[in-house]
Amino acid sequence: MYTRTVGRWQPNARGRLAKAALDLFAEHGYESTTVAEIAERAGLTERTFFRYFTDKREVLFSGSRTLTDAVVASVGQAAPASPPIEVAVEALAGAAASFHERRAFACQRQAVIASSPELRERELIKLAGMAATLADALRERGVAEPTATLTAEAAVAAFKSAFARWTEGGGEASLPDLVRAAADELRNAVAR
Amino acid sequence: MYTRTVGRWQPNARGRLAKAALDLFAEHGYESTTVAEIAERAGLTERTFFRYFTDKREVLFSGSRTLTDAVVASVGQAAPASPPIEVAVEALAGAAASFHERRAFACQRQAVIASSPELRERELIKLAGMAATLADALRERGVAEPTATLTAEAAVAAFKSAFARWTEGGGEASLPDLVRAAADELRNAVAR
DNA sequence: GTCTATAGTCCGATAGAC
DNA sequence: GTCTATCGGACTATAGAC
Repeated sequence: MYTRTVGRWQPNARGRLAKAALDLFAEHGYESTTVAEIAERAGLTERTFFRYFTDKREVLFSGSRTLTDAVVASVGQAAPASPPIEVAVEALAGAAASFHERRAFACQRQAVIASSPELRERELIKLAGMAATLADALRERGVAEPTATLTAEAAVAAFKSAFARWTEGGGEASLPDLVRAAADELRNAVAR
Repeated sequence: MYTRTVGRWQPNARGRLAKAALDLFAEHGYESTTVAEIAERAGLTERTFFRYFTDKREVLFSGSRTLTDAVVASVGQAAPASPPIEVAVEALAGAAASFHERRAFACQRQAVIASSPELRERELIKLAGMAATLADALRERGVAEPTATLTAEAAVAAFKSAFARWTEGGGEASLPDLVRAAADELRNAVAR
């Protein structure tokens, strides 16, 4: 199936696979959708799917790298005197701003993830990876262990809580504000 | 293959499978061990393995249910006036005491889990499940959302940090003490 | 692009305990 | 007879090897 475009193939194979996958997962469920079906809808073969994504789950998590990169960049730019927890929370809140224009997509994706334990596992390891990378960035700033790891985990926990409220609610509050509010609630929760 | 024991089969098929699996994973690695090999070492068949464990990863996580049950029981017995974070941390510290006599096993198991991303995913979802159950128990005590969830997440984060130190170190400090120390460090880390 | 191993499911058979 | 734990074989999809 060729087109009148520049190349021999339709452009953006990766994006087409990701969109086909999300739509099919939403329509028929994650488990009952095969990789062959995803590839077919994207006009590609099963083999090509596995060239872009290491496994079936990964097709929903391409963006997690971008988010983590934004967080690390933000930590690098923070004022040297800022306390680690503020640096971490502001980095996540800043990165969270990009979700604003993709709210419908984010909600659909989250509903799919919530429907499958396998996808929940993958989501958790992506968030754990983000926390580990954030902890690395804090150590770069001279924060010692175990403070760096605990600070990063706390900030990511606040992000998770905020994200859940943002997708469940009507979207009145912005995600960055919800992240900051969740961080305050976490602080109160652990305070003596 | 019959024995002179009471029944037709060797007893404790589940435990035999779990032990065979851990040993084989430690010897040859998780990925290059097949379910057929595990079953064979336990004197059973592949089919029987899947009667006890829903998938290959699950064979390492039978104990997580027991741990979660102990945590919930401890929350139920806590003094009504105790602040939620203390209830949660003490529940985890109390449950952590049972690890003392199984330190060698816990370390071997943890080394295997650390060696495989698939197993790391499963570990994370088990811990997330424990956090969710702990949050339920806190809500039973009248703790409102999002405090219940954030408190539970914070306590489990402290547990994770403490457990890492306990397995890495020589075991001088007890796990319950490390959990309490990690909780204090977390409190300091998020304080203004 | 083809081939293959493994995970995981389904249905049924079997052999003892009660 | 019923119940329970095991085994056997056929089957699909994922995922990696060639």
